[in-house]
Amino acid sequence: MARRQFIAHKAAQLAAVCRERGIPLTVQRRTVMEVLAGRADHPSVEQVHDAVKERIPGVSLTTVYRVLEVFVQFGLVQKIDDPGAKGRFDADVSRHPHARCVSCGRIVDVEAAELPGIDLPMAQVEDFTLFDYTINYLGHCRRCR
Amino acid sequence: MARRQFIAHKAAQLAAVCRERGIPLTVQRRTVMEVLAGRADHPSVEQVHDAVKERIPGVSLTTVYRVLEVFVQFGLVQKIDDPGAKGRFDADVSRHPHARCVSCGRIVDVEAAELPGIDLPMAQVEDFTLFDYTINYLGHCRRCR
DNA sequence: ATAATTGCAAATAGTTTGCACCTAC
DNA sequence: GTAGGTGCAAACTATTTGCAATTAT
Repeated sequence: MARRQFIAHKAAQLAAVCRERGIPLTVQRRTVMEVLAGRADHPSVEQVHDAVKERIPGVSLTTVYRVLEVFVQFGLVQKIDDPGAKGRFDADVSRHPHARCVSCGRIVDVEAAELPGIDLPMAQVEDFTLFDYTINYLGHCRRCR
Repeated sequence: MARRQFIAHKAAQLAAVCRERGIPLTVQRRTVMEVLAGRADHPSVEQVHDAVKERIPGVSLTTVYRVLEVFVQFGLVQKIDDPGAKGRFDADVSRHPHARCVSCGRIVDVEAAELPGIDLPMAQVEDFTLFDYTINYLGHCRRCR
């Protein structure tokens, strides 16, 4: 899906969720969603905040934290794995692998099409009921190579 | 491998690495390794610290942080993926999937034997040179179900 | 002997919370 | 009008750093 379309799609999804749940669709929520859907680099809260500030000069970092938390709760956004301390977010909630540069921490999507065999069987784990999985590739990006 | 054996194996590995690199094999390092190798629950730094304190009453949390960092650098231990803020550690550095309870955060190993098709192909990602991957299953553990 | 590690205290980074004011519905 | 959201400042949690004292080799 093209970026423009994806942004529109997520904006519509957000509007629908707000209507359904009866919660307000604020400028902050709309803008955070548009910013996050508009980029493929899985930004941290601070990076989202920086980008949102360009459109809403007074937004607080706190609000961005809260908005992203709500988005994750409603399944609109996923918080991705990162052994570093920072939370990183992805507006694409489909099951797809990520590749992380172990040197600079950059994270990019891996197209599922590039990965035959991506449909892992659900593992058997004693005492756990599993419903999903994530795959993370590790490597070095061009700049860090 | 049985737990006792695994602990001995990691202790020996640590001793070898210290000899090779010419760095001191301190009580703290030995104890942290024995504690971490002795448990399968992928503890946080604080949990390791608590356990180490029982054997070395005065250890500082700082030291545990530093020891674990050195272990990761030398490939003796891996820091595992966790979208939460805390660092979690695993003395088993072999490539094996983890299962995480999304409710309480408990993390357990998934036996590779239980998972046909675990050998994922290395993905093609533009501009990235990949050398490894991680797999994380998500679910609910018995207590949280 | 000496180079490295440790423990303490203080600093920093990331995130969360309480509360008064504001806004979408 | 009202429930819920937002911004600010302060609190908290996880982690890191500077430095003097200690320890492994």
